[in-house]
Amino acid sequence: MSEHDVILIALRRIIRAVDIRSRELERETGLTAPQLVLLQALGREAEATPKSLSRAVSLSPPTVTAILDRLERAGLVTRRRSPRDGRSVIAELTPAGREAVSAAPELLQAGFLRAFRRAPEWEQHMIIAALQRVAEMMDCQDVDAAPILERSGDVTQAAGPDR
Amino acid sequence: MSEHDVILIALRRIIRAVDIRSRELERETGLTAPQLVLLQALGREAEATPKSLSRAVSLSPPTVTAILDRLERAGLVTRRRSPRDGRSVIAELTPAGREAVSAAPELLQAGFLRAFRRAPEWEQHMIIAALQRVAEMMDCQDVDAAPILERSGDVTQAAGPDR
DNA sequence: CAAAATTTATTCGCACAGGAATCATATTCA
DNA sequence: TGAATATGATTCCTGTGCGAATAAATTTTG
Repeated sequence: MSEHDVILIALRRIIRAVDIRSRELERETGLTAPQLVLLQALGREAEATPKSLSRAVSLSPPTVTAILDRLERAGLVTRRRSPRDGRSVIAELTPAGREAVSAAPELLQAGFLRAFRRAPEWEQHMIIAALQRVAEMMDCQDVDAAPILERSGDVTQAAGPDR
Repeated sequence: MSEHDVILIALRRIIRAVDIRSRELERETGLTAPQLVLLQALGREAEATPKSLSRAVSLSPPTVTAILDRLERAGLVTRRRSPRDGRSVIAELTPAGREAVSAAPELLQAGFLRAFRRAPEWEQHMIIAALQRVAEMMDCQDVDAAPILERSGDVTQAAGPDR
């Protein structure tokens, strides 16, 4: 079995685990992982538009629209047209949405977090560096797909200049 | 931003990149990554049933059924009832299916492979080790969710005894 | 042997996820 | 100014993914 197969299998396991955790979250809180991620992004960003959210959470605009639909239906988010630019839509948390954000549990599965915290520090750093490196290697080709969650201070020193 | 956020963001980028590569494959070959993975599993296993395939590729039975539907519609796979056990279904590659398997391109994106091969050997090892470690940490908790792609020899020695 | 429990595959409902197409609004430039 | 272009959001379509419910067959058990 080649290295590529090993990588592929590990990736499939990881993707599946993340998906399973998402369903677990849905049972616990009524919200899936993508919904919680978007909600958190909305909490950080004032005047968030589908476009900016799309960049912030690395999802396509149609996907963001679909998730916002559900969040709006659940009463956690409101949408209104921007007064400055009639094309844009501004999404905001409702009080219930803010409540949901602060009550949100960890998105990563408890088992992973436990194991991660138990690991020696060098291994934690190795894992983070490797994941960032893989992400970088994978979307280096579509140059415009790299934006990601820019916040005030760039805490992710190792990542280097995206975009 | 916490380490957890960094991990989560890297994972989302990776998941997105894998998904995008799957659509690229669809454009190139008419088959998505999960379809190709299933096709390859069918090539390895004689008398494959949805159940056995489900274990082999780490997908749920309903998902396998859905993918088999499309592969059958495309004329790459045939299904027939098992004569020994009327509950089971046996899926087999057609000649066209065998052809598709042997013509299948790399499932990982070219950009990633290029970057990976260019990386120094220590980094390649680090990446593989980290991905396997993360996969392991993530599905260690649901013990029964670990099956994974067992092939002749178990090359993923670190994973420990599944079920 | 017949009823109950189990196993296997499938259907159904839901939530992503993205590309293509569409519609409305802004911007550019001839 | 007015037409061409660009941008932003959404809709439509297809394809995963899974859990729950269902159907069909087999095995177990009373």
